[in-house]
Amino acid sequence: MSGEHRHAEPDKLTKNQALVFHALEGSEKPLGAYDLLDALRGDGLRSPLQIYRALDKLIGMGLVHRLESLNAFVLCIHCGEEVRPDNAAFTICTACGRVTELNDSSLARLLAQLAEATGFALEQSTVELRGLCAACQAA
Amino acid sequence: MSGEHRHAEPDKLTKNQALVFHALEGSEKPLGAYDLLDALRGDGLRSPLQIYRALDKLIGMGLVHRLESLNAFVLCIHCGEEVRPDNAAFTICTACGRVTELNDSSLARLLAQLAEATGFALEQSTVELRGLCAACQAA
DNA sequence: GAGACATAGGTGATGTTATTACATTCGTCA
DNA sequence: TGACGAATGTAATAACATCACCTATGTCTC
Ligand SMILES: [Zn+2]
Ligand SMILES: [Zn+2]
Ligand SMILES: [Zn+2]
Ligand SMILES: [Zn+2]
Repeated sequence: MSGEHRHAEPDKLTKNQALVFHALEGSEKPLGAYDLLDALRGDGLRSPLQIYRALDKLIGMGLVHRLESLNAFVLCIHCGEEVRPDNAAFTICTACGRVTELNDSSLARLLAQLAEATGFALEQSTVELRGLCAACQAA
Repeated sequence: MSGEHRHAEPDKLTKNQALVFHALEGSEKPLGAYDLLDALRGDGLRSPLQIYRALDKLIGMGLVHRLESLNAFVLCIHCGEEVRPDNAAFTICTACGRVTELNDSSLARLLAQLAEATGFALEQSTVELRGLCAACQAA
């Protein structure tokens, strides 16, 4: 799998990228592209493409993750750090909708090993776990 | 995580379920719902909902898997067996589009363990690996 | 067989997510 | 200044998924 993301400081984002970044930063839960669009209409954004372009860049920098099973986006929990791991997995609570990012190196190793065993050149992995978070089990 | 799928023989499918099942069976690559619809118009299917309903049932029986990162569907490689594991992971070749199902118990254990460590009650997991299959690396 | 129930099917309209195509603007550097 | 690449703006459209409503079919009971 490819290496970590380096040196993509959130300071030198473009206007649209910064708008999307801060909208995600302010959200407890993942946001869809059209949620972001609605949230940012007041800032002058009008078209889905403006959101998707910003998201693509932010994802490329490793600042944002896409959750495939939700068609939604979250900030990387390492986005303030110099070097960000690229082995993220996520738990997604089906009751409250909250998402938690995990970065487990033994999982990354196991996936790499599984891929290698079948001759597959792994570039990127998607791991999304659905269930109930601790809080929602108690409730 | 929940248990395996049992006793869902492909023989007692309804007409629409059987049509979708056999369309997937005949495909090397995953098919989208609208691909299936186009393939089955000649058999009298006209609306997306007919496809989605059949897919939902087939997925419930463990005969079909949904690939979240492709919005597409594949037959389970264990669909001829009595008991089907529910710990599937997939490799997806970004060059040729072919998908391979893996069922690795140590991966399932590790995911269960990761979830448990954070108090998360795991119900279902999505693992999709992107990269190049052996054939496409050679080419 | 009539009635009740659960599962499956048919159809049109609508909702949600993502991309294409094309023109314009901005930043950087020679 | 002019050239170039990156980013932006906008409209239209494509791709994926569900809602609402109604009909048909099978099964079980009386
Ligand atoms: Zn991250
Ligand atoms: Zn929860
Ligand atoms: Zn399977
Ligand atoms: Zn390939």
